[in-house]
Amino acid sequence: MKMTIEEQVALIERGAVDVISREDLIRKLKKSEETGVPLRVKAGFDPTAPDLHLGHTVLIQKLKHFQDLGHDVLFLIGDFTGMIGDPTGKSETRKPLTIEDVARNAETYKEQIFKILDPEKTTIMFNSQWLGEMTSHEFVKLASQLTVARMLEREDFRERFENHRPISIHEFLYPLIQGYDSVAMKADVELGGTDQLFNVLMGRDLQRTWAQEPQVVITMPLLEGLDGVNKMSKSLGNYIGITDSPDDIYGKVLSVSDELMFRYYDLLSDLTTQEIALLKADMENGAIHPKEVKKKLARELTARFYSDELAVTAEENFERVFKKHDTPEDIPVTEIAVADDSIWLPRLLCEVSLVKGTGDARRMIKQNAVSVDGVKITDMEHSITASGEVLLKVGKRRFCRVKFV
RNA sequence: GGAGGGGUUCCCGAGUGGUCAAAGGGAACAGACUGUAAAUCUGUCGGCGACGCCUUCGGAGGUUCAAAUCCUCCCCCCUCCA
Repeated sequence: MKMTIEEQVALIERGAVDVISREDLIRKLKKSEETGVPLRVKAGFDPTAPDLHLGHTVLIQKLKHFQDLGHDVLFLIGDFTGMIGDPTGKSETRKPLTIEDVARNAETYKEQIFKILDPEKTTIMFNSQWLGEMTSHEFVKLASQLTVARMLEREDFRERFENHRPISIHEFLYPLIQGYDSVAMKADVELGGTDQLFNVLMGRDLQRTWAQEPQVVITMPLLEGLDGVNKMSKSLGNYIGITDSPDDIYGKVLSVSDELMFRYYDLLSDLTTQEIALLKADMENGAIHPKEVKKKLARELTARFYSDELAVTAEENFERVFKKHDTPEDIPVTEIAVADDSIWLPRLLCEVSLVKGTGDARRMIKQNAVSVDGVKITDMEHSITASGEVLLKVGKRRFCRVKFV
């Protein structure tokens, strides 16, 4: 199935916020088609966060589109910057990563991205390869390419500067380094989140300086996290990890707000924009219940990282637990040895990590959130006879089956 | 190098000698209501077998019966001047 250039551009532009510039993109696509040389499509990732979540997949799906069109993906792991230590804001200085850390994280990346990307058309690169060999002279030359005023055009720098918040010098170096990566990699296209616009544009400037044809820049929207407000991030804990269990992916998708659901449809679903618009219309005129629309999305996303079968199982589990207030199919069994023949309930909850501490446990009991074998416990002094098995439940979705040994 | 402002609990932010485990807001968690949605209401929100005890207000000392609050030194951030 051969796509016309127009069709290719349409696929690439789907969901993208900026494409700079379209003309460059068309020219590069044509040239690639004529010469048979695939485009080099770059995307950079932080070596410190190997747990990918749906937010990352917005970008990775776009990389996949390029692969589907026959191009090569250059998956850049920013180990050089990672080894210096991330400067971002006031989050206390991260400890620099060791070479071993980076190597391990890279492996984890591979396992995850190849759930989506084609390994045959993907090259993993590390920027320490070229940055580590740079001389001070070359580095100063690089730094001379940009003025402070220009740097302060960047939103977050300006914002911090105006609000008298600290900016370290080396933070200024980051856009330069990222831009230089494009030079070293001879990138034809670079993808990034909208927050990366300044940095990826830097690549175009620097490539011109190094007499290369500037890369096409494509930015993708940042996916909001489960709270619907902040961007999805691991540190905020509002994410759906692509290595989360099928039950978790399914359940988390179903917990997002209706409004956010369509955001997820737009950015994550493989449905066409028309199909999505139709779903939305049907929901608004009452032809279909919002929950059904959400279930459809949950199934699609669960299946993407696992399989159709596991998505169905996840749905069944979900219905069982939350609709019929039953317990899930496979609750982890924790074996525990107790010295006496009974154990104080808060202590037990603590032992199996259902709560943070006995204080937390007391709180949960007081708030009517704890049940043992399906019976609500309200007595803080309650003890459990230490024999056989008991089913503990805290809150709506924390379960544990305890076996006394 | 000089002058001034600031560092409080997960985050923002009050608090300037005892009534401070520290107002208020946000986040989070639990309960009610639901579609485990949103919104709303209620409660919890440093640790502890717990009407008491222990550890917190950048760090280290000191004054005091008593310190987040006062003093000394140090670290860090910001502003203006050079």
